[in-house]
Amino acid sequence: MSDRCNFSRWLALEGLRATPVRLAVLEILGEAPRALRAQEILELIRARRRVNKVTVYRILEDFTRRGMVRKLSLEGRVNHFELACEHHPPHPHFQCQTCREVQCLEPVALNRIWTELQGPVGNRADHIDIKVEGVCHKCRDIS
Amino acid sequence: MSDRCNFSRWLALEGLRATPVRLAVLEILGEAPRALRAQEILELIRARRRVNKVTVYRILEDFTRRGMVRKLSLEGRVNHFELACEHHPPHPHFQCQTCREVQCLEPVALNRIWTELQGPVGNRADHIDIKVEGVCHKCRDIS
DNA sequence: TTATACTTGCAACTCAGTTGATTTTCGATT
DNA sequence: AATCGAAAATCAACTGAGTTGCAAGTATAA
Repeated sequence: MSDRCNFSRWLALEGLRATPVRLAVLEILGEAPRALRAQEILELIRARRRVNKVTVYRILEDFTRRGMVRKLSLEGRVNHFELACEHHPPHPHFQCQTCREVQCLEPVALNRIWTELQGPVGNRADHIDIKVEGVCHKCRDIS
Repeated sequence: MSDRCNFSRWLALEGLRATPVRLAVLEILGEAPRALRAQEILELIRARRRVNKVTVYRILEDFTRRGMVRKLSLEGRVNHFELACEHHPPHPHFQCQTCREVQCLEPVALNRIWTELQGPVGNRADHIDIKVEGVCHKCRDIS
């Protein structure tokens, strides 16, 4: 999605060592055309090198806490992850009910509805997740 | 949230028997001021009667499939549920990052951004979930 | 009453994610 | 180059929400 990022530099800026697993996570997320499940990330790293799942989970958790990665709670028990670099701003997601795949949609302007979405006075809204559910064009073609 | 529903009649319309557990699930969701986790629903039913968790999970799953209840994937591995009766139309939710509690927000008009949210031509969007994350007024008062 | 389908319960399971303790690796210092 | 300490990765065992298969109970119709 964005090869324009210098991942080693990004890690250095965060005060993190550019270890092979951290770089692999960032590269895989950077190349992915859609949000990936932790399981998928793990398998893609394993195609290159031996790695323990705990390591990947801990890295993803750390990146999420630092805001380098966004964790999406799209369905049930599986989290999806995507890069949160400057080239990949927040945007809505589409999830197909049939194949469960996740597409990234274009960012939308929420200015108009933003104040409505704050809720009761005193709430502080930090960010908004929009998820669209339906059936994707691929699955519609088949049936 | 809506005591105006006649739950027995609703179940009859769905061709379901008005069993004590089914009624309890509907009543609890009907009285809740916010979306509840399956665990919470289970505990609230157990305050009245002995019940197995599998029964509650199956009922929630069945109600969700029938569109009587909405299942919300707000975070990680826990699902939240809310009544999907005529008095409780779809609406955005606010989740506090501190206390993790879920508030229901007022429905918003999405007409203007609806077409943008469909995604690639051929996708069929069925419904939209909007989740706002931040810190609620209660938690802000404390800190 | 009996046959039937529907509903609930129980025990065991699944599986994504987590925990804690141990080992390895890396970069700095001697 | 050897050593030391912190950061990073590993391993095994665990957690817990949700699921499965099957047995037992209960309502409805014939």
